[in-house]
Amino acid sequence: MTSGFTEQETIRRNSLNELIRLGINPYPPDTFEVNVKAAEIKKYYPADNSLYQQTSIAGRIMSRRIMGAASFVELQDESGRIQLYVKRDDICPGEDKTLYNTVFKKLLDIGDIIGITGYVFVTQMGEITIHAKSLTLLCKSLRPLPIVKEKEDAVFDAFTDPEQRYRQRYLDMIVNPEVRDVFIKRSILVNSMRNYLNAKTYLEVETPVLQPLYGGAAARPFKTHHNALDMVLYLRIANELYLKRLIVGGYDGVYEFSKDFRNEGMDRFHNPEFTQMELYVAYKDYEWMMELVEEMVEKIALDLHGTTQVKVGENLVDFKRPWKRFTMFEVIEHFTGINIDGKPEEELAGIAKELNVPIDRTMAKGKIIDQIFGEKCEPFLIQPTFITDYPVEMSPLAKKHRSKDGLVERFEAICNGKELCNSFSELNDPIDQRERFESQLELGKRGDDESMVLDEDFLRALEFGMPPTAGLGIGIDRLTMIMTNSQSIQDVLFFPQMRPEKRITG
RNA sequence: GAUUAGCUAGCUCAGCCGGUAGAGCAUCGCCCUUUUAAGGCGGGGGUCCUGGGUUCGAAUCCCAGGCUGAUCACCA
Repeated sequence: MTSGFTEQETIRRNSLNELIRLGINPYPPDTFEVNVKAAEIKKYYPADNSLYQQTSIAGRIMSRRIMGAASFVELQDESGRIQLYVKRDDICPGEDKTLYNTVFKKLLDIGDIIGITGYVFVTQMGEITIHAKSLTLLCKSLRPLPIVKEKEDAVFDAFTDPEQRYRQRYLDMIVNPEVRDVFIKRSILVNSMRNYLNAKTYLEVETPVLQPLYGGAAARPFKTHHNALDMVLYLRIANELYLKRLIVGGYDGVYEFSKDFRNEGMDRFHNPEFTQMELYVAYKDYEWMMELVEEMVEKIALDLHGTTQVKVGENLVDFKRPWKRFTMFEVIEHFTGINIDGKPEEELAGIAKELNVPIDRTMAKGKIIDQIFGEKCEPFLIQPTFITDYPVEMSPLAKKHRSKDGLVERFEAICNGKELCNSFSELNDPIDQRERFESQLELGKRGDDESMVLDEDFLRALEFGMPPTAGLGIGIDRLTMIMTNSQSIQDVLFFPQMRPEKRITG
């Protein structure tokens, strides 16, 4: 009673000691030779029941139905579940029935990891089952698992509390196997993207996470301190400025899967750390990059689903090329009926008010336009759509438009009402770039705490000359959410950020 | 940060107008050699999120705090 253990934990610890007393190591060091996974048996056995007559399989006990001298066990491995038939006189062929009567029936529990050998058969109820010939304990579990039961399609006592699911993701994965599928899909997605980029012979690189100046995006950073250097460092909000230095250095195509950190609010679309893939390709422009994005994302959808059509909430999103394209002004006119082209700041502020779009004094022209777009257009763009040609004020790293005054060569792809990627013809004019940084400083003075800081070394790099370059940033978490029909970013991150738990019992 | 909902057994939840805490699964004991939400009989298990307050008496009412979800604001 003074142990602090619950009743069930105490019983399991007592069982553990009893196993040791019987000479059974509850955490054996030996390898256990696994020659088949549950899903494979279920897939191939029905067609050929001469298969799997000498199986060796390992996994976690998920349920037991004990009927005296014979029992059924649900075993779960990486691939899924399969039923075991454990008969006393088969796993204990001699006089000594301890392994069945005591070890299996009394000392093993749901959650323990076992290995068995045996042969596959089909029960009278028609269930593919492994008839166990031997049973080995591979790991004793000391805490009771949440018990989820199913009958046909109904689920009973589902483990659904989001707090527990995210804090104890391992439990979530054990009892909600579809969670593992999401992360398998995420891995396929990342591989698909990487394979696509490697096939184009772009170089995967790594650049600093700890940066003395944060840049490449409009966001508030995390700040930290390096003791030996006694200096402030920031966790990167983007890797853009470093990747462009690599283009200056002579690589023609570089990309990085980049963990970025932004010190801002959290909700179902935002985690303080998130993953972006950034790509920079020399001698290309944003028009070219749009085609790359279409081709790459279409391929990812095909690699994941075998089709370009993906169910996202109530919608069926189709990534088949070509995607629709609108300019920023066109799409705003489409949704509001107002052509804002060429309108000065004061007039834009009036239009925003008319449209009930909230704005404040710190917002300059570019930000007001972005705000109108964000309120009146973006949420309604469900099918993948390119929005092009953004105001220069909100794109300090993008090249001025070749023919449209006051705009830059930039696009975003919007899908399911959210930004999927951001891209531009990169600004490589060092004099223009310096002016842009300076006007960002002005915005900062005006109160915009996300305005960019001036990076002298980046300017110095540009002054040596960067070839015309197309750049892209694509949110991996967001893309995974869409591709797996997940409602929350927490569902596509193994360990979403949480406040500390007050205490962990035991 | 604001609003709002929730927090009771290992899990999922009930608990009315304040009166000493309940169910199913899990667990423990017994029975059961093709079951499948296995079944039958019997038992044990609680910091009712935390701290205050009101009251003879609080899981329940009041106040403060914690954590989580949802919505909003900032952002990808």
